[in-house]
Amino acid sequence: MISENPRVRFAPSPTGYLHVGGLRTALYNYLFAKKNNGAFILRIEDTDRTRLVEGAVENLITTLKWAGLDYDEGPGKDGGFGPYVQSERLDIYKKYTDELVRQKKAYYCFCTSDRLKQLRDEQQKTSVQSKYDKHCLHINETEISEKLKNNEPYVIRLNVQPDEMIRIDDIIRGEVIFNSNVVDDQILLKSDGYPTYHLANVVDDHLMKITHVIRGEEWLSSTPKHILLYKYFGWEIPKFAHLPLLLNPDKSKLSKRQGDVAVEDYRAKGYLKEALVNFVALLGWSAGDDREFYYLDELCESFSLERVNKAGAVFNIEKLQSMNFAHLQKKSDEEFLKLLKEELAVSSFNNHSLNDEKLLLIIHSMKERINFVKEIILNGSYFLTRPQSYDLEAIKKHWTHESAQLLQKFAKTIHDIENPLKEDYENVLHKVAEEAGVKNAAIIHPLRLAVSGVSGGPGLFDILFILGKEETIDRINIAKELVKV
RNA sequence: GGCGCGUUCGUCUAGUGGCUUAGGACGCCGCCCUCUCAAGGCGGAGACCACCGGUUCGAAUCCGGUACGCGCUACCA
Repeated sequence: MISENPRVRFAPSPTGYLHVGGLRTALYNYLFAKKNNGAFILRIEDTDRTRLVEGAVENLITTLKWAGLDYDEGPGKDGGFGPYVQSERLDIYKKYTDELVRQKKAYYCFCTSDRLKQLRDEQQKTSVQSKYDKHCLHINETEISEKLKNNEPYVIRLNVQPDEMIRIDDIIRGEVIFNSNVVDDQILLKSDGYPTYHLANVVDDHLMKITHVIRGEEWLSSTPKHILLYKYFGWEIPKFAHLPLLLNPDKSKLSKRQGDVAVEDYRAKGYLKEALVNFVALLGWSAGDDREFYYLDELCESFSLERVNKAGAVFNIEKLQSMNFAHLQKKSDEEFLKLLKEELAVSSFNNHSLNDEKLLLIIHSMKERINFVKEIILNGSYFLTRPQSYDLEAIKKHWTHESAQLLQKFAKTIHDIENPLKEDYENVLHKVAEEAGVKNAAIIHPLRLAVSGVSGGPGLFDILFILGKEETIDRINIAKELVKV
């Protein structure tokens, strides 16, 4: 248990959509906050103006909200540490870089990108660590003022002191040590006046009183820069926890090229938020037992950073799918009905006339045969409309020269029963079979084909009852004409 | 190339020196159930714990090295 109330943040950059890796990072931050009575903060890191995507922030927020990860502080929800959007904090970054420059911990750099590129190329050739050569560190004050007066573009760089051991005490990885000689004089303030991630994240984390920085492993290598910044500013260093990466099947960092990475893609495909959250929580974390089924509030209870794995985890869709199935089966009738209605509304059956009672019967019959709610509509379209075609394989397998006659007989018998129940269909079928001297299956299979057009699905008598007597008879009559051996 | 991180069934993982002939889940295979498809039940295949060496009476577990993988190495985050 963390004694003080921790403050953590999820700090995405609004470049389009919420990445599933981002969802996992957000989730772990959220879980850690909830578990330890802390605050979960959303901060928008929009300091790269070239990668800005319109509407991305709104999208990020709605997606986070959809997943159930409500933030305690962030855009539109001030907790006294705002603004929570970095582009609205430019004066703050300027103020702190100025201070660093005054203390000689940072310096003006007027190098052109051409020179920088040349430098890098040369270093690459001599297979030496590529680093800025502090060329501008020694420009004197008057020269700087003059260049500034002439509006020469400049950046501010971190003045890294050599031969220093920088120690990171990572909650997940333990102690990680870097030599400051391998740390580049990182650009802190870009020539457009915007800060780089490295400066902005340190300044904001400090100002927003962030106690634990929980982020992806890709940041581990640049953490020494951040530690140096904290030291140069004289600030307290937060605790770090670098999460293992989410991987493609080929073990590279999860990317768009090898499948869907946007949370909204999975949402659109019909994955339940409960399933996605549960699945993603288990990619890199386990409570130490065999339990795998969790709801968000249960994750909040069990989560701890200490039990997060070190190695990356492949994003395995098959497991996600089974997770979706598991969560789907746990849904109550009301929830399921709501989900089905939403799917119907956006389907071609949006003008259906089925009442809740009927829909619930369909749900009960289809539930355990689907991984997604929309599959009720896809695989059970015969509940909503007459078969548009009859499966050829099924005809070959189940339709004989006497099928039409048997179905005819079934139709006639059921016709005389008023409001038949499921049992009535069953009894009638047994009776007809017995009288004709055939097995039940000799009627069941062709009948299924006649009313549904396919050979698989819920129990036949469930289907018939849901369809109702008139519709059943009509479909038999149609099939009799259309289906030929 | 440099620096850093990682390495248990195909995949996600349990395992923190003896309880382990390495446990669970997904996927795969088989059987049962059965009007079909599922679901469910039962069972099976699947990991020389990356490799080599050391510490120890004893190592997947501790230490060292090697290999491989990944990440970072931008006026991107």
